[in-house]
Amino acid sequence: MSEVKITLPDGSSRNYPAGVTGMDIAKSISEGLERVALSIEVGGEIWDLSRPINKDAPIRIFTWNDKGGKYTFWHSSAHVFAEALEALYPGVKFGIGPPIENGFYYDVDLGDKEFGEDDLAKVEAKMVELARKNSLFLRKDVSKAAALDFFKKKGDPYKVELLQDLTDGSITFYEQGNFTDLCRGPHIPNTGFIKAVKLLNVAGAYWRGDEKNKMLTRVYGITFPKQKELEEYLHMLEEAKKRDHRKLGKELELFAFSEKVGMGLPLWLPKGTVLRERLEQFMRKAQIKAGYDPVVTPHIGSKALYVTSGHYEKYGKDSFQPIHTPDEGEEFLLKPMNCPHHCEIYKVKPRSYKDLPIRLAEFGTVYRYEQSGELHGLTRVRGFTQDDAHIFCRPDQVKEEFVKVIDLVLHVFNSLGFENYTAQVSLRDPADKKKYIGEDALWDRAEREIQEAADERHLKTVAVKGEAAFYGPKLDFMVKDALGRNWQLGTIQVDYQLPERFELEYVGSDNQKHRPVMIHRAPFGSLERFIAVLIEHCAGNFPIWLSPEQVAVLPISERFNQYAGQVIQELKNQDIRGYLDDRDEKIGRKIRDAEVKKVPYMLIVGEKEVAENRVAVRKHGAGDQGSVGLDDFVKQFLKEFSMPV
RNA sequence: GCCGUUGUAGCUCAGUGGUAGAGCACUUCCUUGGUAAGGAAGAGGUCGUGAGUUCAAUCCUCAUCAACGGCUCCA
Repeated sequence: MSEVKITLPDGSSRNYPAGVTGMDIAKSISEGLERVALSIEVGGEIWDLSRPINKDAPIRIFTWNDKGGKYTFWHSSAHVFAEALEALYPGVKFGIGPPIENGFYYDVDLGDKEFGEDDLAKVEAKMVELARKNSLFLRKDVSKAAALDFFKKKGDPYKVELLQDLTDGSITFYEQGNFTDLCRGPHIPNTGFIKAVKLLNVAGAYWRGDEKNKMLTRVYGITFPKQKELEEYLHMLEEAKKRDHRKLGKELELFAFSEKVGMGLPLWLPKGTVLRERLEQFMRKAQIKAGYDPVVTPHIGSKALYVTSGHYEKYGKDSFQPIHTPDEGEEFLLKPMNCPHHCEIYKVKPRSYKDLPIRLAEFGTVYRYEQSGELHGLTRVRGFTQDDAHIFCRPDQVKEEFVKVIDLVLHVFNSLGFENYTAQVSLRDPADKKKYIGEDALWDRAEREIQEAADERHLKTVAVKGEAAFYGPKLDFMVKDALGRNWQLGTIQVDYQLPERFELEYVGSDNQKHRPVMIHRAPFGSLERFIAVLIEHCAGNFPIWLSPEQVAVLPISERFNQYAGQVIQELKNQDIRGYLDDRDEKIGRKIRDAEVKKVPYMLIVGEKEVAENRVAVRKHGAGDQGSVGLDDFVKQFLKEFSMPV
């Protein structure tokens, strides 16, 4: 009998009889592993533990502690969900049901049946009941004809459609209990592993992600091998909600929305404005240092400007509609981006190759008519301010300039403690080129330059097709919010198209006219979105140089209000932001209120402090720090908490 | 824009087919208190908006607006 050589993750290898299964291997390693094994990675593919292995391969056994194990677990859970749903609502049609980062979903067509939150509990109960049966997941190879026949008979048009695209010979079914699904696998050994089930919510989702298709019902759920883990997960979700920037924005009085002003149009309250202006100052300084020239351009521009840029053709009908004037036929658009304005600044005079690069920076407020359902707190709004800049440079300067921008973005992220970002290279969708303008050769060049620049700074990048802007590829810096949703913050884009459309030129050393290249870039992305993600990251406990209120001065009683007034005045003289709480309340109360407002420092003043010109320092979340002279406090504070450079 | 859920005081939320309630916040008074809520009184709501059913609607029906969870989109 032949043998196969199995290499374990630690590099050691063992021989097993051909046809050995993952379960056999797990058992041979330890009984404990056999009990918790969920799936096995064989030569880079994830398999069922029951599938025979017939050739030499490196393997890795997945348990609940591995991402791969969780995916298998949740994939199988999606099947149990489908089984439960079919048991309760016969005739339901199924779309797809994949595992996701946290749990799984299944797209289903329930016909005319309305499926709401009430139904979730019923299905959950049924899932638990079915899981307890310990049904095995059975893999079956089927011919395409047989598979089509099965789903046609069952009346499941979505599966039939999916099957059309599959090649005969590669099709497998999985069966557990009374449910059979078209599925590539893999699955956990049996349903018994699933002990805790929570169906989280119901949503609509277009079949195959296409707006023109029918909308199916998508049910999101998550399962665990232990009830306790489910409880911990739900608790974690609750905690994450406490950091939601919309909740904290209201509680800390940073920003607000008004139905009367209009949806997606944030109102910045005094405290939020301090935060925002601090960030602006920080960026202005960094940009001056990096050789940018600040400019200011108007909030509207004539329609012709956007016709030239190509934005009108692409977004015109889906935008805020043109502003008309008393003059017949005169139309202006609310500025949806700053680039065309900056192009016109470039054009105010002839440019020499010696002038380049020219870096024009503007905190430009723009307005975009986002679809109503897409608005989301401060992360997706209809009026927002970009920390925008456009670099006009020679083709030979593109990479160097791009790398400098990467450095600026990383400086910003480091200064604000964003460590977990993803650098995403956003490319064209090669299958849908009509969505983009410009020649292939220029696109290829731009895409190559971006990748090279990212490599030069050793960024770990993820390339995603179809995410490019319509005029060029991008390097996007993605950061997650409290609930794990990804948002694009910083973005850098190489653009050969707009210089073409605006006929931008410079005179080269050869005395000939040449076309510059444009780099669009915004390290924050937008102040609104950046602040939203910042709030969620620090849970409202901002870096002190950003805090709207850095210090609260709290007199023990009214008798010390005068001294407290002197203290707050001295702080203000030194550009330290703070407030005096001279309410007729006990000190415990004033402290509690300052703690709830997340004020980083509290200075408590009473009899002892007045006598010696001192302050009793209390730190947010850390309690009493003892007393120091006011001057020393100020000196130390300024030293420690000034704006990073 | 699409699917689902929600909308009651400044905030968090109860509640009922017979024109509304709590806690916190707010105002006034008492209290002058040393490191996370002192006490009392008071004021505050067209029950998102519009229509319909009803003797009567905050509650039932429909429409509409907004928010929330997704889908699609994101210059």
